[in-house]
Amino acid sequence: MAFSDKILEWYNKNKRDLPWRASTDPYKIWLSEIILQQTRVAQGTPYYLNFIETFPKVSDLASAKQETVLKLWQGLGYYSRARNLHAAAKMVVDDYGGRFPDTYKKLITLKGVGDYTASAISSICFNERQAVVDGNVYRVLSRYFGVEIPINSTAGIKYFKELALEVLHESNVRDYNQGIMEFGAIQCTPKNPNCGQCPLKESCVALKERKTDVLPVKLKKTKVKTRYFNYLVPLFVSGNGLNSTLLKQRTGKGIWQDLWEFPLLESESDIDLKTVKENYNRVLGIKEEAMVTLFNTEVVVHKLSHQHLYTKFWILEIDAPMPDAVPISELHKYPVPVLISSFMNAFKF
DNA sequence: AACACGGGGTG
DNA sequence: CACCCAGTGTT
Repeated sequence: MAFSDKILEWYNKNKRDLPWRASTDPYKIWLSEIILQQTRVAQGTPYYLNFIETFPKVSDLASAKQETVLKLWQGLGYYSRARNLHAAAKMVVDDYGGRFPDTYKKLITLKGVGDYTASAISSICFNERQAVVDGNVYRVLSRYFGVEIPINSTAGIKYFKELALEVLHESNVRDYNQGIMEFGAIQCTPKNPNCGQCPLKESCVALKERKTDVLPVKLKKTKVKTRYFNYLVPLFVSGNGLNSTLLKQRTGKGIWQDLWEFPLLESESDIDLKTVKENYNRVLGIKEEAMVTLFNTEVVVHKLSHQHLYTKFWILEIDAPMPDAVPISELHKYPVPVLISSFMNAFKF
């Protein structure tokens, strides 16, 4: 039996019952694919359910405020996905009359839809002959065929795309594509693959040559940068108990674009109370004096893929009203990074 | 061709 | 701690 038939047979027996598998509605498949980019099924599933419930149709998503979309996305990371998701929904409504594109060629014109996602949607929804190559597929193919070209090199990307197309199932592309990804996720796992009960064990090169632990080959990634964040958390206390604080939206490039955070004083190294006192008037844009205290006794280390953020939260009690302050009762409406959200919980905001 | 972009799970 | 996850867009 051919490789693709083995995969298909395995899939029919072992596939998980996932929410988006119940349909071939391109809106639902697209949404699930964007959410699952670089994201585990377990982490993405609750987000998928929330999005579908909040935006049953692509037009609902298109007409939403970006703030609403980002808030629903909060905690999932890679926030450009949320911005592109929103932009793509508008493209579907404005450029395609509200009907989702039905070919790879058209799908890949959508913001946030690259080669993988266009292949996934076109094959799963329309059974178009396109090969998906995600992290799972790289692993399965590199092991089964014993390919040692680095998967994240230009040559590797080209090679695996062509290989994936060569071994694609003859007729059932829809299930085969989901099958090879599911196979990688459940059977041919990164660590401790279940080779003992693998339907491909007779012909797997990596198993035969004891290379499952070195395949796929991946070029090492870049170094992690350390940054020092000092959040200045103003507390405008008024007599009637209607307390407020200040949030700013991150603009430009870099992490957490368009999300909100407390006024930030970033430094080259760890700073102390003295330095905070010298800078808070400038950072907050106020003239009043503040009583400053450090909230976290231990520096909070927030780890991103490329950055370690050493963070201190400074509480600034200010005995004056502030016009554009945010009432504490409305803090929960703003999309914020997990680092900020965690602090808000710890501080009992 | 390399890099930036989050957060969480796993061994 | 290192690696990985249903990748894409920018430089």
